[in-house]
Amino acid sequence: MASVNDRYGHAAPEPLYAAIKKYVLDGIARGDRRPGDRIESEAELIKKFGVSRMTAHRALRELQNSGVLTRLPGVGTFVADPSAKGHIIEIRNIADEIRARGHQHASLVVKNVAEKANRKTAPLLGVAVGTPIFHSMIVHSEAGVPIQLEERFVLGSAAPGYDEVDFTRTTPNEFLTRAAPLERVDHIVRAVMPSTDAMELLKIKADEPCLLLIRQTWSQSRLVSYARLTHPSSRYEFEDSFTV
Amino acid sequence: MASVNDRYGHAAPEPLYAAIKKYVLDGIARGDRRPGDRIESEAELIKKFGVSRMTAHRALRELQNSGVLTRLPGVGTFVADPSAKGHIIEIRNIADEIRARGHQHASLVVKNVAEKANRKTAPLLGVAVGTPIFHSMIVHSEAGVPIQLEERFVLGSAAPGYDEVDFTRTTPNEFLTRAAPLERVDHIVRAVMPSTDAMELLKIKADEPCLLLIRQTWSQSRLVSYARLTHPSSRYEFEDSFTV
DNA sequence: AGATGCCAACTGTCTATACATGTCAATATA
DNA sequence: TATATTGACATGTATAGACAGTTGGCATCT
Repeated sequence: MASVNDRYGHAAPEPLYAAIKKYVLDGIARGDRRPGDRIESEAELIKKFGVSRMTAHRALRELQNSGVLTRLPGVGTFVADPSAKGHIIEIRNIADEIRARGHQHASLVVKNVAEKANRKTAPLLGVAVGTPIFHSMIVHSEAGVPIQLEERFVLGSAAPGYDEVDFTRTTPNEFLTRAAPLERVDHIVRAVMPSTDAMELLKIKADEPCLLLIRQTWSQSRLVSYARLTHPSSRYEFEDSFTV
Repeated sequence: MASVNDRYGHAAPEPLYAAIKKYVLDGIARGDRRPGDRIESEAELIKKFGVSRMTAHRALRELQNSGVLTRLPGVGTFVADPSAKGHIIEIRNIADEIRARGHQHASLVVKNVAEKANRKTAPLLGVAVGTPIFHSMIVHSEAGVPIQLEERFVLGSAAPGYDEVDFTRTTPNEFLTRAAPLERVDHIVRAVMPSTDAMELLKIKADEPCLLLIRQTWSQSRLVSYARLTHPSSRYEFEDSFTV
Protein backbone atom coordinates (compact mmCIF):
# COMPACT_ATOMS: atom_id res chain seq x y z
CA MET A 1 0.00 0.00 0.00
CA ALA A 2 1.21 3.51 -0.77
CA SER A 3 2.97 5.33 2.03
CA VAL A 4 2.23 8.90 2.90
CA ASN A 5 5.22 10.24 1.15
CA ASP A 6 4.52 8.51 -2.11
CA ARG A 7 1.56 10.81 -2.40
CA TYR A 8 3.57 13.95 -2.05
CA GLY A 9 6.88 13.06 -3.60
CA HIS A 10 9.65 14.62 -1.60
CA ALA A 11 7.64 17.44 -0.09
CA ALA A 12 7.10 17.67 3.64
CA PRO A 13 3.93 15.66 4.17
CA GLU A 14 1.07 16.54 6.44
CA PRO A 15 -0.15 13.44 8.22
CA LEU A 16 -3.51 12.27 6.97
CA TYR A 17 -5.07 12.31 10.42
CA ALA A 18 -3.97 15.92 10.77
CA ALA A 19 -5.53 16.80 7.44
CA ILE A 20 -8.83 15.33 8.58
CA LYS A 21 -8.67 17.21 11.85
CA LYS A 22 -8.04 20.42 9.98
CA TYR A 23 -10.94 19.69 7.64
CA VAL A 24 -13.32 19.29 10.56
CA LEU A 25 -11.95 22.30 12.43
CA ASP A 26 -12.21 24.44 9.33
CA GLY A 27 -15.87 23.56 9.02
CA ILE A 28 -16.44 24.64 12.59
CA ALA A 29 -14.39 27.80 12.22
CA ARG A 30 -16.32 28.83 9.13
CA GLY A 31 -19.53 28.42 11.08
CA ASP A 32 -20.56 25.74 8.66
CA ARG A 33 -20.79 23.18 11.45
CA ARG A 34 -22.41 24.47 14.61
CA PRO A 35 -22.59 23.04 18.13
CA GLY A 36 -24.79 19.97 18.11
CA ASP A 37 -24.37 19.42 14.39
CA ARG A 38 -23.50 16.00 13.23
CA ILE A 39 -20.04 15.28 11.82
CA GLU A 40 -19.36 12.69 9.15
CA SER A 41 -19.11 9.20 10.57
CA GLU A 42 -15.83 7.34 10.38
CA ALA A 43 -17.18 5.35 7.44
CA GLU A 44 -18.01 8.52 5.54
CA LEU A 45 -14.58 10.03 6.20
CA ILE A 46 -12.99 6.82 4.97
CA LYS A 47 -14.74 7.23 1.66
CA LYS A 48 -14.18 10.96 1.42
CA PHE A 49 -10.46 10.88 2.21
CA GLY A 50 -9.61 7.37 1.08
CA VAL A 51 -8.00 6.50 4.41
CA SER A 52 -8.26 3.52 6.69
CA ARG A 53 -10.59 3.48 9.63
CA MET A 54 -7.81 3.80 12.20
CA THR A 55 -6.73 7.05 10.60
CA ALA A 56 -10.20 8.57 10.50
CA HIS A 57 -10.78 7.29 14.02
CA ARG A 58 -7.60 8.87 15.30
CA ALA A 59 -8.53 12.26 13.90
CA LEU A 60 -11.97 12.21 15.51
CA ARG A 61 -10.69 10.78 18.77
CA GLU A 62 -8.10 13.49 19.16
CA LEU A 63 -10.70 16.16 18.49
CA GLN A 64 -12.89 14.54 21.10
CA ASN A 65 -10.08 14.51 23.64
CA SER A 66 -9.48 18.17 23.06
CA GLY A 67 -13.14 18.90 23.67
CA VAL A 68 -14.10 19.89 20.14
CA LEU A 69 -16.30 16.91 19.43
CA THR A 70 -18.66 14.66 21.35
CA ARG A 71 -18.97 11.04 20.29
CA LEU A 72 -21.60 8.46 21.12
CA PRO A 73 -21.29 4.80 20.20
CA GLY A 74 -24.24 3.71 18.15
CA VAL A 75 -25.22 7.29 17.40
CA GLY A 76 -22.55 9.46 15.88
CA THR A 77 -20.10 12.33 16.25
CA PHE A 78 -21.21 15.85 17.03
CA VAL A 79 -19.76 19.30 17.46
CA ALA A 80 -19.37 19.80 21.21
CA ASP A 81 -21.25 22.45 23.08
CA PRO A 82 -18.68 25.15 23.81
CA SER A 83 -20.45 26.38 26.93
CA ALA A 84 -17.83 25.13 29.35
CA LYS A 85 -15.06 26.72 27.36
CA GLY A 86 -15.00 30.10 29.07
CA HIS A 87 -11.54 31.43 28.47
CA ILE A 88 -10.22 33.54 31.21
CA ILE A 89 -8.23 35.55 28.79
CA GLU A 90 -9.92 36.73 25.70
CA ILE A 91 -7.87 37.96 22.86
CA ARG A 92 -9.10 41.39 23.26
CA ASN A 93 -7.38 44.48 22.45
CA ILE A 94 -6.29 46.38 25.53
CA ALA A 95 -7.43 49.61 23.89
CA ASP A 96 -10.94 48.27 23.41
CA GLU A 97 -10.97 46.95 26.94
CA ILE A 98 -10.08 50.34 28.36
CA ARG A 99 -12.57 52.16 26.19
CA ALA A 100 -15.22 49.66 27.20
CA ARG A 101 -14.71 50.83 30.77
CA GLY A 102 -15.33 54.35 29.58
CA HIS A 103 -11.77 55.52 29.98
CA GLN A 104 -9.22 57.09 27.71
CA HIS A 105 -6.57 54.85 26.23
CA ALA A 106 -3.10 56.15 25.41
CA SER A 107 -0.03 54.42 24.01
CA LEU A 108 3.59 55.37 24.51
CA VAL A 109 5.78 53.71 21.91
CA VAL A 110 9.14 53.16 23.60
CA LYS A 111 10.59 51.12 20.78
CA ASN A 112 9.58 49.70 17.43
CA VAL A 113 12.40 48.40 15.26
CA ALA A 114 13.34 45.70 12.80
CA GLU A 115 16.23 43.59 14.03
CA LYS A 116 17.75 40.14 13.78
CA ALA A 117 16.94 37.41 16.28
CA ASN A 118 19.80 36.88 18.72
CA ARG A 119 20.59 34.14 21.15
CA LYS A 120 17.99 35.42 23.60
CA THR A 121 15.14 36.28 21.29
CA ALA A 122 15.42 33.49 18.70
CA PRO A 123 14.07 30.75 21.03
CA LEU A 124 11.05 32.88 21.90
CA LEU A 125 9.82 32.66 18.32
CA GLY A 126 11.39 29.30 17.63
CA VAL A 127 13.54 30.63 14.81
CA ALA A 128 17.23 30.53 13.96
CA VAL A 129 19.57 33.26 15.19
CA GLY A 130 19.75 35.94 12.53
CA THR A 131 16.15 35.64 11.37
CA PRO A 132 14.59 39.06 10.75
CA ILE A 133 12.12 40.00 13.46
CA PHE A 134 10.39 43.07 14.78
CA HIS A 135 10.74 44.21 18.35
CA SER A 136 8.35 46.65 19.96
CA MET A 137 7.77 48.00 23.42
CA ILE A 138 4.67 49.98 24.26
CA VAL A 139 3.19 51.33 27.47
CA HIS A 140 -0.60 51.36 27.59
CA SER A 141 -2.28 53.80 29.92
CA GLU A 142 -5.80 54.00 31.19
CA ALA A 143 -6.96 57.49 32.11
CA GLY A 144 -3.33 58.56 32.30
CA VAL A 145 -2.20 55.69 34.53
CA PRO A 146 0.11 53.08 32.98
CA ILE A 147 -1.43 49.64 33.31
CA GLN A 148 0.39 47.48 30.79
CA LEU A 149 3.89 47.20 29.43
CA GLU A 150 3.77 45.29 26.17
CA GLU A 151 7.05 43.92 24.85
CA ARG A 152 6.59 42.04 21.64
CA PHE A 153 8.64 40.06 19.15
CA VAL A 154 7.13 39.42 15.75
CA LEU A 155 8.24 37.14 12.95
CA GLY A 156 9.44 39.46 10.22
CA SER A 157 8.07 37.49 7.29
CA ALA A 158 4.63 37.31 8.86
CA ALA A 159 3.99 41.03 9.31
CA PRO A 160 5.87 43.15 6.76
CA GLY A 161 5.82 46.84 7.59
CA TYR A 162 5.29 46.25 11.32
CA ASP A 163 8.07 48.67 12.23
CA GLU A 164 6.43 51.49 10.30
CA VAL A 165 3.01 51.27 11.91
CA ASP A 166 1.96 54.16 14.14
CA PHE A 167 1.08 52.31 17.33
CA THR A 168 -0.35 55.37 19.00
CA ARG A 169 -3.26 55.06 16.61
CA THR A 170 -3.68 51.31 16.48
CA THR A 171 -2.36 48.39 18.56
CA PRO A 172 0.04 45.61 17.54
CA ASN A 173 -2.75 43.17 18.32
CA GLU A 174 -5.04 44.85 15.82
CA PHE A 175 -2.37 45.08 13.15
CA LEU A 176 -1.33 41.47 13.57
CA THR A 177 -4.79 39.97 13.38
CA ARG A 178 -5.13 41.63 10.02
CA ALA A 179 -1.67 40.69 8.73
CA ALA A 180 -1.73 37.13 10.02
CA PRO A 181 -5.12 35.60 10.78
CA LEU A 182 -5.14 34.06 14.22
CA GLU A 183 -5.02 30.32 14.42
CA ARG A 184 -3.94 29.41 17.89
CA VAL A 185 -3.02 31.19 21.10
CA ASP A 186 -0.97 30.01 24.05
CA HIS A 187 -1.03 31.82 27.35
CA ILE A 188 1.06 31.62 30.46
CA VAL A 189 0.23 33.67 33.54
CA ARG A 190 2.83 34.30 36.22
CA ALA A 191 3.36 36.53 39.19
CA VAL A 192 6.69 38.33 38.95
CA MET A 193 8.58 41.23 40.43
CA PRO A 194 9.01 44.08 37.92
CA SER A 195 12.08 44.33 35.72
CA THR A 196 13.98 47.61 35.74
CA ASP A 197 12.30 48.61 32.49
CA ALA A 198 8.88 47.78 33.88
CA MET A 199 9.52 49.74 37.07
CA GLU A 200 10.44 52.88 35.20
CA LEU A 201 7.91 52.68 32.41
CA LEU A 202 4.96 51.68 34.58
CA LYS A 203 6.04 54.07 37.33
CA ILE A 204 5.86 51.50 40.11
CA LYS A 205 8.04 50.63 43.08
CA ALA A 206 10.46 47.72 43.08
CA ASP A 207 8.39 45.81 45.62
CA GLU A 208 5.14 45.84 43.69
CA PRO A 209 4.33 42.42 42.24
CA CYS A 210 3.14 42.24 38.65
CA LEU A 211 0.92 39.96 36.65
CA LEU A 212 2.87 38.73 33.66
CA LEU A 213 0.91 37.37 30.73
CA ILE A 214 2.96 35.66 28.07
CA ARG A 215 1.03 35.31 24.86
CA GLN A 216 2.19 33.34 21.85
CA THR A 217 0.07 33.53 18.74
CA TRP A 218 0.17 31.16 15.82
CA SER A 219 -0.85 31.71 12.25
CA GLN A 220 -0.66 29.17 9.44
CA SER A 221 1.21 26.74 11.66
CA ARG A 222 3.92 29.29 12.43
CA LEU A 223 4.65 30.95 15.74
CA VAL A 224 4.16 34.52 14.65
CA SER A 225 4.33 36.63 17.78
CA TYR A 226 5.64 36.43 21.33
CA ALA A 227 4.40 39.08 23.74
CA ARG A 228 5.15 39.75 27.40
CA LEU A 229 2.39 41.81 28.96
CA THR A 230 3.34 43.13 32.38
CA HIS A 231 0.64 44.60 34.63
CA PRO A 232 1.10 46.19 38.07
CA SER A 233 -0.96 44.17 40.50
CA SER A 234 -2.41 47.27 42.11
CA ARG A 235 -3.90 48.43 38.83
CA TYR A 236 -4.87 45.33 36.96
CA GLU A 237 -6.29 41.85 37.48
CA PHE A 238 -7.78 39.17 35.29
CA GLU A 239 -11.39 38.27 35.57
CA ASP A 240 -13.44 35.45 34.24
CA SER A 241 -16.96 34.25 34.77
CA PHE A 242 -18.83 31.42 33.24
CA THR A 243 -21.89 29.28 33.74
CA VAL A 244 -22.04 25.55 33.30
CA MET B 1 -7.04 -13.11 18.04
CA ALA B 2 -8.47 -12.74 21.52
CA SER B 3 -10.40 -9.56 22.22
CA VAL B 4 -9.93 -7.50 25.32
CA ASN B 5 -12.95 -8.84 27.02
CA ASP B 6 -12.09 -12.45 26.49
CA ARG B 7 -9.23 -11.80 28.81
CA TYR B 8 -11.42 -10.55 31.58
CA GLY B 9 -14.63 -12.47 31.10
CA HIS B 10 -17.56 -10.24 31.89
CA ALA B 11 -15.74 -7.84 34.16
CA ALA B 12 -15.50 -4.19 33.22
CA PRO B 13 -12.41 -4.16 31.06
CA GLU B 14 -9.74 -1.56 31.26
CA PRO B 15 -8.35 -0.86 27.82
CA LEU B 16 -4.83 -2.13 27.39
CA TYR B 17 -3.50 1.25 26.36
CA ALA B 18 -4.96 2.71 29.54
CA ALA B 19 -3.29 0.03 31.62
CA ILE B 20 0.06 0.89 30.08
CA LYS B 21 -0.49 4.58 30.68
CA LYS B 22 -1.30 3.86 34.30
CA TYR B 23 1.78 1.68 34.63
CA VAL B 24 4.00 4.49 33.41
CA LEU B 25 2.25 7.15 35.48
CA ASP B 26 2.49 5.01 38.60
CA GLY B 27 6.21 4.69 38.12
CA ILE B 28 6.51 8.45 37.89
CA ALA B 29 4.22 9.07 40.85
CA ARG B 30 6.20 6.66 43.02
CA GLY B 31 9.32 8.63 42.18
CA ASP B 32 10.68 5.53 40.56
CA ARG B 33 10.98 7.31 37.23
CA ARG B 34 12.23 10.85 37.44
CA PRO B 35 12.32 13.68 34.91
CA GLY B 36 14.81 12.86 32.19
CA ASP B 37 14.69 9.14 32.94
CA ARG B 38 14.24 6.80 30.10
CA ILE B 39 10.97 4.90 29.65
CA GLU B 40 10.75 1.45 28.12
CA SER B 41 10.75 1.56 24.33
CA GLU B 42 7.67 0.45 22.44
CA ALA B 43 9.38 -2.85 21.68
CA GLU B 44 9.98 -3.48 25.37
CA LEU B 45 6.43 -2.64 26.31
CA ILE B 46 5.20 -5.03 23.63
CA LYS B 47 7.08 -7.84 25.29
CA LYS B 48 6.18 -6.84 28.83
CA PHE B 49 2.45 -6.45 28.21
CA GLY B 50 2.01 -8.76 25.26
CA VAL B 51 0.31 -6.10 23.18
CA SER B 52 0.75 -4.95 19.63
CA ARG B 53 2.91 -2.02 18.75
CA MET B 54 -0.04 0.24 17.95
CA THR B 55 -1.35 -0.22 21.46
CA ALA B 56 1.95 0.52 23.17
CA HIS B 57 2.43 3.42 20.80
CA ARG B 58 -0.95 4.88 21.60
CA ALA B 59 -0.26 4.79 25.33
CA LEU B 60 3.05 6.60 24.95
CA ARG B 61 1.71 9.04 22.39
CA GLU B 62 -1.15 10.10 24.63
CA LEU B 63 1.22 10.60 27.54
CA GLN B 64 3.36 12.69 25.26
CA ASN B 65 0.41 14.79 24.15
CA SER B 66 -0.53 15.45 27.75
CA GLY B 67 3.01 16.59 28.46
CA VAL B 68 4.10 13.72 30.71
CA LEU B 69 6.62 12.24 28.29
CA THR B 70 9.04 13.51 25.69
CA ARG B 71 9.78 11.31 22.71
CA LEU B 72 12.60 11.46 20.21
CA PRO B 73 12.70 9.32 17.08
CA GLY B 74 15.82 7.22 17.02
CA VAL B 75 16.54 7.93 20.66
CA GLY B 76 13.74 6.96 22.99
CA THR B 77 11.02 8.06 25.37
CA PHE B 78 11.74 10.08 28.49
CA VAL B 79 9.92 11.53 31.47
CA ALA B 80 9.25 15.16 30.61
CA ASP B 81 10.49 17.99 32.73
CA PRO B 82 7.37 19.01 34.55
CA SER B 83 6.74 22.60 35.34
CA ALA B 84 3.65 23.07 37.41
CA LYS B 85 1.12 24.49 35.06
CA GLY B 86 -2.50 25.03 35.89
CA HIS B 87 -5.25 25.15 33.36
CA ILE B 88 -7.30 27.91 34.73
CA ILE B 89 -10.31 27.30 32.60
CA GLU B 90 -11.01 23.89 33.89
CA ILE B 91 -12.48 23.67 37.29
CA ARG B 92 -10.22 20.95 38.03
CA ASN B 93 -9.29 19.44 41.21
CA ILE B 94 -5.71 20.25 42.06
CA ALA B 95 -5.16 16.65 43.12
CA ASP B 96 -6.16 15.37 39.69
CA GLU B 97 -4.04 17.99 38.04
CA ILE B 98 -0.98 16.91 39.98
CA ARG B 99 -1.61 13.25 39.37
CA ALA B 100 -2.07 13.93 35.68
CA ARG B 101 1.46 15.24 35.70
CA GLY B 102 2.50 11.95 37.18
CA HIS B 103 3.28 13.29 40.63
CA GLN B 104 2.22 12.50 44.13
CA HIS B 105 -0.37 14.79 45.68
CA ALA B 106 -0.49 15.41 49.41
CA SER B 107 -2.77 17.60 51.53
CA LEU B 108 -2.02 19.20 54.86
CA VAL B 109 -5.23 20.24 56.60
CA VAL B 110 -4.32 23.28 58.66
CA LYS B 111 -7.87 24.07 59.63
CA ASN B 112 -11.36 22.79 59.02
CA VAL B 113 -14.04 24.15 61.32
CA ALA B 114 -17.65 25.28 61.47
CA GLU B 115 -18.00 28.89 62.52
CA LYS B 116 -20.21 31.92 62.18
CA ALA B 117 -19.63 34.55 59.54
CA ASN B 118 -18.06 37.68 60.97
CA ARG B 119 -17.63 41.20 59.68
CA LYS B 120 -14.75 40.12 57.48
CA THR B 121 -15.99 36.82 56.13
CA ALA B 122 -19.70 37.56 55.70
CA PRO B 123 -19.23 39.81 52.65
CA LEU B 124 -17.15 37.16 50.90
CA LEU B 125 -20.15 34.86 50.75
CA GLY B 126 -22.68 37.63 50.62
CA VAL B 127 -24.42 36.54 53.83
CA ALA B 128 -25.38 38.21 57.08
CA VAL B 129 -22.99 38.27 60.01
CA GLY B 130 -23.69 35.22 62.18
CA THR B 131 -24.62 32.88 59.33
CA PRO B 132 -23.14 29.39 59.84
CA ILE B 133 -20.22 28.76 57.53
CA PHE B 134 -17.30 26.39 57.22
CA HIS B 135 -13.76 27.61 57.09
CA SER B 136 -10.92 25.42 55.85
CA MET B 137 -7.27 25.92 55.09
CA ILE B 138 -5.31 23.30 53.23
CA VAL B 139 -1.81 23.14 51.79
CA HIS B 140 -1.51 21.08 48.61
CA SER B 141 1.87 19.64 47.76
CA GLU B 142 3.19 18.21 44.55
CA ALA B 143 5.93 15.65 45.00
CA GLY B 144 6.50 17.00 48.49
CA VAL B 145 6.73 20.67 47.48
CA PRO B 146 3.87 22.95 48.59
CA ILE B 147 2.33 24.59 45.55
CA GLN B 148 -1.05 25.82 46.70
CA LEU B 149 -2.53 27.28 49.86
CA GLU B 150 -6.28 26.90 49.70
CA GLU B 151 -8.32 28.99 52.12
CA ARG B 152 -12.00 28.41 51.68
CA PHE B 153 -15.28 29.65 53.10
CA VAL B 154 -18.35 27.55 52.45
CA LEU B 155 -22.00 28.30 53.02
CA GLY B 156 -23.03 26.03 55.90
CA SER B 157 -26.45 25.12 54.58
CA ALA B 158 -25.05 24.14 51.19
CA ALA B 159 -22.60 21.51 52.33
CA PRO B 160 -23.60 19.83 55.60
CA GLY B 161 -20.85 17.75 57.12
CA TYR B 162 -18.09 19.71 55.41
CA ASP B 163 -16.13 20.06 58.65
CA GLU B 164 -16.06 16.32 59.16
CA VAL B 165 -14.65 15.38 55.77
CA ASP B 166 -11.13 13.99 55.70
CA PHE B 167 -9.49 16.33 53.24
CA THR B 168 -6.31 14.31 53.08
CA ARG B 169 -8.29 11.73 51.14
CA THR B 170 -10.46 13.98 49.01
CA THR B 171 -10.47 17.67 48.14
CA PRO B 172 -12.99 20.34 49.05
CA ASN B 173 -13.56 20.82 45.35
CA GLU B 174 -14.54 17.20 44.94
CA PHE B 175 -16.78 17.21 47.99
CA LEU B 176 -18.50 20.41 46.97
CA THR B 177 -19.25 19.42 43.41
CA ARG B 178 -21.10 16.44 44.83
CA ALA B 179 -22.88 18.33 47.59
CA ALA B 180 -23.79 21.35 45.48
CA PRO B 181 -23.83 20.91 41.71
CA LEU B 182 -21.84 23.64 40.03
CA GLU B 183 -23.78 26.33 38.29
CA ARG B 184 -21.49 29.26 37.82
CA VAL B 185 -17.89 30.16 38.56
CA ASP B 186 -16.22 33.53 38.92
CA HIS B 187 -12.49 33.93 38.84
CA ILE B 188 -10.14 36.74 39.67
CA VAL B 189 -6.40 36.41 39.17
CA ARG B 190 -3.95 38.73 40.93
CA ALA B 191 -0.29 38.97 41.66
CA VAL B 192 0.33 39.46 45.37
CA MET B 193 3.03 39.28 47.98
CA PRO B 194 2.48 36.38 50.38
CA SER B 195 0.62 36.81 53.63
CA THR B 196 2.32 35.66 56.84
CA ASP B 197 0.28 32.48 56.76
CA ALA B 198 1.17 31.82 53.14
CA MET B 199 4.86 32.42 53.79
CA GLU B 200 5.00 29.89 56.56
CA LEU B 201 2.73 27.25 55.09
CA LEU B 202 4.14 27.37 51.57
CA LYS B 203 7.69 27.69 52.91
CA ILE B 204 8.58 30.68 50.78
CA LYS B 205 10.43 33.93 51.40
CA ALA B 206 8.69 37.23 52.02
CA ASP B 207 9.85 38.61 48.69
CA GLU B 208 8.48 35.84 46.50
CA PRO B 209 5.45 37.00 44.53
CA CYS B 210 2.42 34.72 44.41
CA LEU B 211 -0.37 34.06 41.96
CA LEU B 212 -3.65 34.50 43.77
CA LEU B 213 -6.72 32.92 42.23
CA ILE B 214 -9.99 33.87 43.84
CA ARG B 215 -12.74 31.49 42.91
CA GLN B 216 -16.38 31.95 43.75
CA THR B 217 -18.74 29.11 42.90
CA TRP B 218 -22.50 29.30 42.65
CA SER B 219 -25.06 26.59 43.03
CA GLN B 220 -28.79 26.97 42.75
CA SER B 221 -28.48 30.73 42.55
CA ARG B 222 -26.57 30.93 45.81
CA LEU B 223 -22.93 31.86 46.29
CA VAL B 224 -21.81 28.65 47.91
CA SER B 225 -18.07 28.90 48.22
CA TYR B 226 -15.32 31.51 48.27
CA ALA B 227 -11.78 30.24 47.86
CA ARG B 228 -8.44 32.02 47.84
CA LEU B 229 -5.84 29.87 46.13
CA THR B 230 -2.31 31.17 46.64
CA HIS B 231 0.53 29.77 44.51
CA PRO B 232 4.23 30.62 44.77
CA SER B 233 5.27 32.05 41.42
CA SER B 234 8.39 29.95 41.30
CA ARG B 235 6.40 26.74 41.49
CA TYR B 236 3.18 27.39 39.69
CA GLU B 237 1.82 29.20 36.68
CA PHE B 238 -1.41 29.16 34.75
CA GLU B 239 -1.49 27.95 31.24
CA ASP B 240 -4.09 28.18 28.58
CA SER B 241 -4.09 27.22 24.96
CA PHE B 242 -6.79 27.29 22.37
CA THR B 243 -7.34 27.24 18.67
CA VAL B 244 -9.71 29.50 16.86
C1' DA C 1 -51.46 -1.58 20.81
C1' DG C 2 -47.68 -3.16 23.05
C1' DA C 3 -43.90 -5.93 24.01
C1' DT C 4 -40.10 -8.39 22.01
C1' DG C 5 -36.47 -9.42 19.12
C1' DC C 6 -33.51 -8.37 15.53
C1' DC C 7 -30.50 -5.72 12.74
C1' DA C 8 -28.01 -1.84 10.89
C1' DA C 9 -25.16 1.96 12.09
C1' DC C 10 -21.68 3.71 14.85
C1' DT C 11 -17.93 4.11 17.98
C1' DG C 12 -14.15 1.63 20.94
C1' DT C 13 -10.35 -1.32 21.01
C1' DC C 14 -6.75 -4.39 19.29
C1' DT C 15 -3.67 -7.02 16.15
C1' DA C 16 -0.26 -7.80 12.59
C1' DT C 17 2.28 -5.72 9.22
C1' DA C 18 4.51 -2.23 6.47
C1' DC C 19 7.20 1.62 5.21
C1' DA C 20 9.34 6.13 6.52
C1' DT C 21 12.37 8.97 9.23
C1' DG C 22 15.63 10.44 12.83
C1' DT C 23 19.77 9.29 15.75
C1' DC C 24 23.90 7.29 16.88
C1' DA C 25 27.78 4.45 16.76
C1' DA C 26 30.70 1.28 14.38
C1' DT C 27 32.89 0.38 10.25
C1' DA C 28 34.74 1.16 5.81
C1' DT C 29 36.83 4.38 2.69
C1' DA C 30 39.53 8.35 0.85
C1' DT D 1 43.20 11.12 10.21
C1' DA D 2 39.05 12.77 8.60
C1' DT D 3 34.97 11.60 6.16
C1' DA D 4 31.33 8.69 4.25
C1' DT D 5 28.57 4.58 4.68
C1' DT D 6 26.06 1.31 6.84
C1' DG D 7 23.11 -0.81 10.14
C1' DA D 8 20.73 -1.12 14.58
C1' DC D 9 17.33 0.99 17.10
C1' DA D 10 13.81 4.09 17.99
C1' DT D 11 9.64 6.62 16.90
C1' DG D 12 5.84 8.31 13.29
C1' DT D 13 2.32 7.13 10.26
C1' DA D 14 -0.82 4.17 7.80
C1' DT D 15 -3.43 -0.08 6.33
C1' DA D 16 -6.71 -3.96 6.56
C1' DG D 17 -9.23 -6.80 9.22
C1' DA D 18 -11.48 -8.26 13.48
C1' DC D 19 -14.47 -8.33 17.51
C1' DA D 20 -17.12 -5.78 21.20
C1' DG D 21 -20.58 -2.64 23.07
C1' DT D 22 -24.43 0.84 22.42
C1' DT D 23 -28.17 2.86 20.37
C1' DG D 24 -32.30 3.35 17.77
C1' DG D 25 -35.54 1.96 14.54
C1' DC D 26 -38.09 -1.59 12.21
C1' DA D 27 -40.41 -5.90 11.88
C1' DT D 28 -42.70 -9.47 14.12
C1' DC D 29 -45.28 -11.82 17.34
C1' DT D 30 -48.56 -11.77 20.99
